[in-house]
Amino acid sequence: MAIKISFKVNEAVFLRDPEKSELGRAIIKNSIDLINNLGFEAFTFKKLAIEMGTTEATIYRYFENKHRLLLYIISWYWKYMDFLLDFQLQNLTDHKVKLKTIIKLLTHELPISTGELDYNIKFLNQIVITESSKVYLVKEVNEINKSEVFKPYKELCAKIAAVISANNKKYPYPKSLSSTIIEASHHQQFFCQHLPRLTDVTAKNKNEFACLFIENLVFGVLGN
Amino acid sequence: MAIKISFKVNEAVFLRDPEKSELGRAIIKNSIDLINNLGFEAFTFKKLAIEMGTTEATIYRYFENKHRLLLYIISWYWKYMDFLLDFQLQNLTDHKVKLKTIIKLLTHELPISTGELDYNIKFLNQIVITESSKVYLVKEVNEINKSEVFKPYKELCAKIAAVISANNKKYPYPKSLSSTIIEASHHQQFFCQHLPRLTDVTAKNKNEFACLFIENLVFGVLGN
DNA sequence: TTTAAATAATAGTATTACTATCATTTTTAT
DNA sequence: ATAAAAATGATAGTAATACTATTATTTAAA
Repeated sequence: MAIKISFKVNEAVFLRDPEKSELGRAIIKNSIDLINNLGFEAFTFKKLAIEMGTTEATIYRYFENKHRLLLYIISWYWKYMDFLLDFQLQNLTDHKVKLKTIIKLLTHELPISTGELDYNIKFLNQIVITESSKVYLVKEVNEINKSEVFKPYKELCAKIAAVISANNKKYPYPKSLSSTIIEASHHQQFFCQHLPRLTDVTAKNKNEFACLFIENLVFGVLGN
Repeated sequence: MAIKISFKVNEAVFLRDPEKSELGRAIIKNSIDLINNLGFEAFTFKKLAIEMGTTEATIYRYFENKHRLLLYIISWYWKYMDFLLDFQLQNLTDHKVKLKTIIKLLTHELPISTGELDYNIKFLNQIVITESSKVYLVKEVNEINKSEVFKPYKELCAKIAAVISANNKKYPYPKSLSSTIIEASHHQQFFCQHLPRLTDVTAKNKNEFACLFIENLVFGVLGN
């Protein structure tokens, strides 16, 4: 029996909860496909509506605008990552192994095997790499932050920071190192794909590169 | 006698070179002010035209669209940073001091004293922190990259990478570390300002935090 | 089985992201 | 100094975007 995975995203992100209806889930599923296809800038509610055979008005009943929709998708990813982390770290006792597991999760395509998922996880992964920083790199960040919608990111960051601290109790910047490796995972993957001269990637280690670099970085600062 | 600073930005970025006319320079100056004010998403050529008492059509004669204008501003910053780096590293012999100088440059407001500048350097700094990644985090990145407009970023990255290598000849990821500290400098400054729980910033070290963190990170991996 | 809620269909508005045209001013070349 | 060329201003126009509003119809809940 397959387990359907779902996460509660902060209510401030949506107008109507997309998890609670067939149509809502279809909006998310099709958004992931379409944003991956067009890029966030060219993605519109109109195109989405046409793609899934519904109307713009219907989508506006779920989300205030496309930025909120992206925020929903990225929040969902943060929650999913948090869940995967709990799942994969369970039973591990060695802190170094824990940290390596985290880095592997951050720098590779998400594992799909953990349960039945509505969404295309490869596309989601690509969207996270390319679009995730756009949810907070906006003028209204302080306003948005008040409604606690960035909590999943902060929690994920804190969870990783705790493992960092467990590896080296004296290290003074666990949270900054945590947010840095999250962001660097995305950046280095993006650069490997599109601007390889900003990295040291080689033809051979393309898939492993971000992981190798981040591991070396983290255990370098923490001392191994 | 004050020296007017100007840099040649790749011709593919603009339609008409803004450095070569009063109006062109006014477009850049006002864009920096307005993007800082409104954020890049809300910034439009119409608003810019009204702000500076000209017409939309005129601005379209200089730039294809607002993304290109941002690319121009960010390219200009990369070139300026490259220049500052050459200037400040000149006469330094100790590689560790060199690297510290670089990190200080990346994590602080740009020095203004180096020459006469048309542009508001505080605003430019803020724009770089918040908007710079938007120039490459787009669907068309491969197309754009073909015209070599990201060269200034790559050159800056390579220059810093060389100093990293000089600090530790055996370190295997100089370019990735370089791009990571550039990006992390921006991110950590942004997080300090808006999402401090993603960092370890304190009330006391607000202005120094990003610098302290990056220094610790870099000399941690490279071994000091 | 009535009522409420959700969706579809349609229309409409202000703004954005441009392109085009032509008159006027400024610059450059002779 | 003057003609030609280039840059700018003024104006208009178009397709797409980012919404809001209204009403009819379908679906779900009491």
